[in-house]
Amino acid sequence: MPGGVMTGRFWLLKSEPSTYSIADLERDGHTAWDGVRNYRARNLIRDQLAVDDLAIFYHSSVEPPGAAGLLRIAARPVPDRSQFDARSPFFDPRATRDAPRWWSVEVAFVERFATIVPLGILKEHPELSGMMVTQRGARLSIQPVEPSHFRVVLRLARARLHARTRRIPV
DNA sequence: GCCAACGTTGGC
DNA sequence: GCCAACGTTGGC
Repeated sequence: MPGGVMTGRFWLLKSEPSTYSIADLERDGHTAWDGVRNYRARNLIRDQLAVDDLAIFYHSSVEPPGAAGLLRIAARPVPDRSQFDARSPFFDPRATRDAPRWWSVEVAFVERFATIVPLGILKEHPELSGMMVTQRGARLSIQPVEPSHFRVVLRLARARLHARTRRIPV
């Protein structure tokens, strides 16, 4: 990692860049990761994500899909406010303040990769054959990432940067 | 836009 | 508690 040792656990958070991209997070600095309406992902937010954990910001439903940058978990999880907002597309009439169903977490910008590391590239690497995002049908929007997989993705992000830089005529 | 793989809902 | 029907995700 830039300027430090990697500690804590690693994650991958998916977002459609047409909704919210790594460029948006770079501009905003931090944002509430809300609107998650899947129980497994909810459980990870509520029970597993820890402050200062690092995550790959993954762009989905775009060409190409892939790893776009890094973010950091910035705070403890809180009930997702959008579940109580009748005008929100994420409104959930079954949720109450006493028994919230959905949780969100504040995340902070860490890094925007110089170039996206496309899913197709991730799938080419044997070291990533066990990574959840490279599996067929892996729809979970918040995924745990093995430290070794995390490092390989970082290495690929740097390698792509260098490959590009080398092509620039002097 | 297609459609396979997933998730959720709701009748029974 | 099963499972068919429906809805969604997301790569292609």
